Amino acid sequence: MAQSDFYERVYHMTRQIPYGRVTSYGAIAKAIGSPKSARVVGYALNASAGNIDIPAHRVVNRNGMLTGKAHFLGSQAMQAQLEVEGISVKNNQVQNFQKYFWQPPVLSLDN
DNA sequence: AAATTGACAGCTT
DNA sequence: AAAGCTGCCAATT
Repeated sequence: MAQSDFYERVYHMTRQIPYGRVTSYGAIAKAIGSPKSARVVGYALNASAGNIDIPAHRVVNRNGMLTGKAHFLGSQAMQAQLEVEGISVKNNQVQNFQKYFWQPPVLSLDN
């Protein structure tokens, strides 16, 4: 059992991010039904640090900046991983962020 | 139980 | 336009 359903939703949504794409905390928060919980999304991902099953490196802030970079195991792990996936990172910022941005599907609570 | 913190985002000055 | 302040929600101390 995970910490809470909220965390589970964040992890689940993060796992859905396709290879070579990125998204934002706010987008995930909105997708799980709490658009104001962007901070909590980051908090959840922080707790998931070290979980290779969760591509947290594909999650950045709305500016496309690697704000969570410092929280990874390696100081350059996040940027390196993104570049491996074909995403250009310059000065802790994703280039062509809008182009690589992946809009997470809104969870159907009614379903 | 109350106060502080935090991988954000939006509004105000 | 750029910098600062406030709001939000769950977790931690």
